[in-house]
Amino acid sequence: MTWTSVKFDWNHTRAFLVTAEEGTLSAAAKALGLTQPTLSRQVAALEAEMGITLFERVGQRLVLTESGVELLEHARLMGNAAMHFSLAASGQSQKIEGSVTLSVGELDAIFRLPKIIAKLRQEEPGIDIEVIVTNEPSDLKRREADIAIRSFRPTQNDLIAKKLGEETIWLYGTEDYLSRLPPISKASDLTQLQIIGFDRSNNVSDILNQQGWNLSKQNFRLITSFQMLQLQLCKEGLGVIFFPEDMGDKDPSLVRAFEHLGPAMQLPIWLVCHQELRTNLRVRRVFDFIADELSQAV
Amino acid sequence: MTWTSVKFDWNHTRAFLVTAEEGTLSAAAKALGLTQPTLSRQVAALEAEMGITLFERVGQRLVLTESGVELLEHARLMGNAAMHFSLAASGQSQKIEGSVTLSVGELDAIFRLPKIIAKLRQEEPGIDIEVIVTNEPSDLKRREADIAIRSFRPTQNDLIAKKLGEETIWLYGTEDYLSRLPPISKASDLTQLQIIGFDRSNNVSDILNQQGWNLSKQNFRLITSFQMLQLQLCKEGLGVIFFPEDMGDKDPSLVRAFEHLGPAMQLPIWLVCHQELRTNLRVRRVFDFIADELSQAV
DNA sequence: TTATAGGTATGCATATTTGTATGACTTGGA
DNA sequence: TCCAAGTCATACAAATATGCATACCTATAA
Repeated sequence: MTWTSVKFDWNHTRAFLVTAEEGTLSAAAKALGLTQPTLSRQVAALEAEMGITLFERVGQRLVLTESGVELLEHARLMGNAAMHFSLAASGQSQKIEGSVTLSVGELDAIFRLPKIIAKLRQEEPGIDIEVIVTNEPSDLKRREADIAIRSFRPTQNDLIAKKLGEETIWLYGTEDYLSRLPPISKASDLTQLQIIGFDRSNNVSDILNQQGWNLSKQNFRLITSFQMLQLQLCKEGLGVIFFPEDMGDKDPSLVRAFEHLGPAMQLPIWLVCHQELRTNLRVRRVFDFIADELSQAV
Repeated sequence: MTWTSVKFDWNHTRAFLVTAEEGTLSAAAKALGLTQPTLSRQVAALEAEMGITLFERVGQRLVLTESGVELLEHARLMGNAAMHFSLAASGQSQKIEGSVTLSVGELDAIFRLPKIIAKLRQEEPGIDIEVIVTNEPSDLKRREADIAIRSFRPTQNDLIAKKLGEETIWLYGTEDYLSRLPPISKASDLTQLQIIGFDRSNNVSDILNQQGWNLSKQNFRLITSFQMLQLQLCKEGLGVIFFPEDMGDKDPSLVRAFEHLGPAMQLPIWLVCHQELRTNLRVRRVFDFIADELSQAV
């Protein structure tokens, strides 16, 4: 078997692929954890070796040549195969050392995760933890993250999910703000109440209205998806927020609003992982650790 | 876009692929033009990075583990894409410097090619020539060679073929050997003649018998596909050989046998190339050069 | 059993690649 | 128009990879 046609530096092809997809050498370098001069030289080396101009240099941009476009298709196939190689390898890894990526929402990141991570780092110093803080679901199958904490059951099949429990959500506000409201004896008397909203959809108000609450758009005059800002606006006395019980009860500046009306809702807590949970020691270790700690925290 | 899963050394995967396919580190190293310690370290580095044992070391052998087998599939895909990348690039190359591989038969290699290559090296010092000497057809599509000289029209489509002319094949022998034969006045009187055969098939004798010759197995008591040995055996007076006119007439120790019976056959000379002839400067240059020189030589 | 050929692993020297620092240039916003 | 930020290319120093040499081991043939 002749291997002549694979005797080039495959890492140069990788450089070409990521540079073409990211659009600049600087971005590609960052993406690969290398430096811009290295990427520049790798692409140039590939051009020299193949005798082809892959990019035209147009001002600050690199523009693919026709030849570049043609070769990019093959480089993509190579990258795709490389990804599958890497994912398959990760799935079989016997190494405890290495990186695990968590995807969590804002509130988990700030109120629940610090203690958990501190303890994990103590017990497993060889494991690097990367945390992606997002209120959007991360694509575990594409390995944007290994493990996610979510408040909804996962919809992607091939994921492994464990329900850890449920968190209770109350409305919280400052004593000052609540004392300035007119008397409220039942859930339908909430016209003067300001709830600091998450988005413009009516999801939350619809759910609560089905429970006998009487909320309208007028109750949601302040809207931000950034939950820490919600919290600060609440502390400024501008309204109440939906907040998990274990977090709200620990904050001395907050009190439950309308406690006699009961909690606003219950949300499940799911810990989700891709299939590597079955085969990758490290991911299994982190998953189990978080499951234990989080079950106790809520 | 996250590139996490392509951030490993692709060249280590290449090392794994070629080692797995070749069976030993030494063979893989040779195939890639590297050294055995380098291959050993690259495979070991991949194993360490991925946390997977890819090969069991069994005596002198490397035996793929189960994990290794699984990953090999992905490595193959990567290698396949790499090959296509390389071939596509080669097809677009604007470089005159570089390597061109020729596939030629024994006699061409020894009698026709040296002068042609010497002249080509003079005119194009940047072009490296690799010559594969084989009497079997090389697979140009798989890039075992770029250009082939053949005495039969190519059957693979997608190849470009140019007929350069025809060579005339005579029987040649030494004067001494021929003088010891009984008188032969026509082609059917050849029972005492020994022809040093190429193989055990009856192809050549069938063709000649159709022309009125009368050859049987007894005429082919010495058989070797190694044409230079045929030539030496002939010079030892053990028989006659089929030999191209331009080569035989130049050798003072040989004379045409039974010249009055005419040549044994005419064989076409084709110069064949894969599709890169259209796009790759270097291959086009070598092809044209050889076409010119060879047309004049026969 | 011995000799030979062929294979892998490892230490050290050398060659190559990568990172740091910097300059030239472009782009977008004030 | 000017300034700040971002981009690419290049020189030099540092880090890493590779080749050479060697030791050790295995398999095979005599």
